[in-house]
Amino acid sequence: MTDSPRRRIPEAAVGRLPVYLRILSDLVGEGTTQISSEQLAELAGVNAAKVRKDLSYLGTYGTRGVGYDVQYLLYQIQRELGLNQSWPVIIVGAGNLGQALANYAGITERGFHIVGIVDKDESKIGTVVGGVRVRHADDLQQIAQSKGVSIGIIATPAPHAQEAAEALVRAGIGSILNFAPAVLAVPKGVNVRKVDLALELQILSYYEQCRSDTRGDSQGGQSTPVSA
Amino acid sequence: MTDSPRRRIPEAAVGRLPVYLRILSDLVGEGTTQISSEQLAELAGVNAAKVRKDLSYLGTYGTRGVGYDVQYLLYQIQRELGLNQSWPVIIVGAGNLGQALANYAGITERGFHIVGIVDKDESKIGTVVGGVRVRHADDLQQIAQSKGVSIGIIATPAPHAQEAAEALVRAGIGSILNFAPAVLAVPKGVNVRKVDLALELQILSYYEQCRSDTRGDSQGGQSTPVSA
DNA sequence: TGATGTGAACCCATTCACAGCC
DNA sequence: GGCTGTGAATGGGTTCACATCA
Repeated sequence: MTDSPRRRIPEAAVGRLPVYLRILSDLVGEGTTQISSEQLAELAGVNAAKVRKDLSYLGTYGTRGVGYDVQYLLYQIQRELGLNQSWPVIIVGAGNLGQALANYAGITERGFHIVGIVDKDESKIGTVVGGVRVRHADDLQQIAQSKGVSIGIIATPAPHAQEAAEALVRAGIGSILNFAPAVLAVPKGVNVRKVDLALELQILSYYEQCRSDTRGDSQGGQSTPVSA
Repeated sequence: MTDSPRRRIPEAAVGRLPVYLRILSDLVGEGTTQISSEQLAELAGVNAAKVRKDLSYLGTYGTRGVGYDVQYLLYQIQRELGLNQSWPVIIVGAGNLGQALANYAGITERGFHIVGIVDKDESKIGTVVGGVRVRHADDLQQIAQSKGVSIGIIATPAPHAQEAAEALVRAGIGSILNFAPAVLAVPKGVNVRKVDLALELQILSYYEQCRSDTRGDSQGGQSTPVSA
């Protein structure tokens, strides 16, 4: 969406690099040192040509006739994604979702750490989630600047999402992950990604509906939704 | 991937329909009765041609020279997405994420209801989250069949995701929303969508890195603060 | 020999531009 | 005149096929 003049890697490929990353990380743990595009594709659930094309955007790190060195490739992907650093992240909204994110080990395992959680609800302020004390939304800017935060997560209800986004932008944060089902208006240059959990269910249910329309179900069963 | 039952809507368009749906729903609440593709596009953060093309897949529900009737369009999108029905959903994994999902109002607001949560951890079984009592994973099939569930959510740690997927498939569930950062192997015909929260952060941090690259800030200082 | 890296072909999605209807 | 609906053009991403090189 934002136009980087030097955006080398296509967006679709960027979205797959972390998948390869995770697999390579597992492989290192198992002591595997070499891997072919064919094998990596199998593990990632994509095809080999795509793997090779994706990796070629990083540079020519493979060896023809042999494959890729697992550790070296791992390092190169990490470097490209900026994950040889640890990114401080701040969460806006300490409700169910905000708490779950703060407690989610997968986030810290992959190079991020939650340095702050803010909310406007007085009853939540002072509580500790994921090892971080919830502070008042007014402190957002102070926290962001003192910790050098450049990534913010919006985990508020939809009606407060825009407000949260504006506060994040004011605090100098340039990349926002938005979990609220709302369209955010932000200044140009700010990166926004939206994740809408219920939307994923809605899309899935569409395909489920297509599935049962086709009637080709073998023994699946009677799974028919009840009417509302 | 699968077949073409009939006039199938392109995947990209299906992903935007719920966005329009939500906006139209809000508009109904505000008493708005008519809307143009231009206005809807503005609210959805896309361009007008895309809105018209997307809506044209549903049928010709607009009026030239006028626009779309909000309520009628709302109904048509709901029907196409299968949301005039209520879908029973089962969650595998009662950890932080599973609990957050069960408690997440947005899910029930949009036509889904959680009819079961299962886990293997004895200490979690019997606890109540989101108004549903956590039951043992062994009961999955029984719950799924008695409630007519066709959509399952995997909210387990990555190492248990494949196992969870297999249990869901055995229980006759044909659509899976996977929150575990793992690639699932499932039989043909099973719909799987993956949502990886940490992956979203990794992608975002890549663009954040690009952002500061183009700006020349090596330091994590504040970047383009803009007035709200 | 065997697997990478990559132009070229292909396919899907987006955007354009305008015909058609209100 | 205004706005929808849609063929046509454009662009991005995926797949193919093979030249290339350890």
